[in-house]
Amino acid sequence: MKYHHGNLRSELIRCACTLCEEHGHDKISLRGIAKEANVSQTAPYRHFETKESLLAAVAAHGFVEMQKSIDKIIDLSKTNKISKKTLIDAMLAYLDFAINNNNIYEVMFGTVIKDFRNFPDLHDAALEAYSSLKSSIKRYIKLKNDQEYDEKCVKIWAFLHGLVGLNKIEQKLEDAPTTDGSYDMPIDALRAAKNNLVPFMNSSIDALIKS
Amino acid sequence: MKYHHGNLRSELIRCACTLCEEHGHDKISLRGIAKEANVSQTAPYRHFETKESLLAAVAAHGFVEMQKSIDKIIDLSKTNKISKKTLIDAMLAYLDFAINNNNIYEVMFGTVIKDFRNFPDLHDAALEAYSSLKSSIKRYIKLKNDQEYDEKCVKIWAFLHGLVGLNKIEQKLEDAPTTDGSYDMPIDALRAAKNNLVPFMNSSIDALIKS
DNA sequence: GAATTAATGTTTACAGCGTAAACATAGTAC
DNA sequence: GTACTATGTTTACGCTGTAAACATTAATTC
Repeated sequence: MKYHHGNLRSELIRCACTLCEEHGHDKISLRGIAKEANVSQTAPYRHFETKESLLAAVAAHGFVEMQKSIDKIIDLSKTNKISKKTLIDAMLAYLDFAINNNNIYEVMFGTVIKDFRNFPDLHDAALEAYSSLKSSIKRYIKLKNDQEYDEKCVKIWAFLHGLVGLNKIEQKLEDAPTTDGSYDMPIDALRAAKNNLVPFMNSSIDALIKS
Repeated sequence: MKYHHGNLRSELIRCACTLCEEHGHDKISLRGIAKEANVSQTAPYRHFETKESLLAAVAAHGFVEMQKSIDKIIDLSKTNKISKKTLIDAMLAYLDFAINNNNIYEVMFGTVIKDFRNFPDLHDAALEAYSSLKSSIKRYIKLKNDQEYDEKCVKIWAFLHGLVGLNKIEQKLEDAPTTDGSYDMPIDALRAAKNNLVPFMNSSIDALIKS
């Protein structure tokens, strides 16, 4: 094995992503990541100032990947109109990514990274994600001005982000019989929404855009 | 100072709440909490099996307090109809609590506590919070069946929870000039929503309930 | 091409963490 | 009063993030 790894930086990000998604950001250590990459426990410090900055790279990678999966639905290089189905599909792609990459989504949007300004790559990736959401709404419906688009964006983004959060909560309450023997109502409600996700999303997004 | 504290359990919860809200759950230690309560670093283990279970008590306390502040708006012991303004005020109370107790809200809804079933008090408090949201919607509008109420509940809860999440994101992007010198669009969008919160909420909640 | 320097790795060390185990003291039941 | 239980302290262990000193390889300068 050669002393110099060659591309340890990207290898560390890759290992961090894998371990993070598998165990959650709060259950992984720099030492564990280093071991996974077959380097000494302090080798990461030649590429990342702190654990936080490695996780920032994970988050940035997450934003890029999320963008990609949404871009498969809505070609961001174009500007033509999109159908309602396409818009909803894009929102579903957002949810899909968030749920299939739960622990990375947590790093992207959680409290791990306190200030994006310290990590320009991450900052830019996050901004791009927002602007693509906005442009997809622009291509779906004609509104008065930019502020109105921003308003709808915030509403829809909040809704999507909230659904992801509730999905996590569902896992915590999973199949828990309550003290009186009956089953959790919020669980049932959340499951009902998931089992009818497309109409659920259709009605919600439509309502929010027109609100 | 007497050897036996008398009510160390509740004192620990109190200290944990204070420290947690001040520094965030990931920046506080059991040892720090113990020191704040003027006991040895392992004293908490006579009352809490793990750090997680102390934080679960913090979360449960949070749910109860949140409920209280919403109950000030909607008297949960009653069942009469409530106005739209009252409903919106309750939603605003939710947001208020979440934002003024940001770090505790994080413990309530974040990934710290993995399974509520291990903490019956917390589990019950969370269920009660949901059922009070549901009953407040029931008192606002007449719908066909329970499932429909559940659907609206999930939509509104997701929206509220998402707004809280976006508020955290705003803090991370705070006043960050982008690489091209312009300012963040999502920041502006989020601030615009906050500066016009009542109409913003009015239109959104209404749209979701009727969706 | 050899010498110097910069980049990137390893080893060692330290303080703080969660928590287990052994021990000490105070309150309770008989 | 004596035994028992609840609740505290002390000590100890392995893991963590990370700083500092050292080693090796790659890049740059002459």
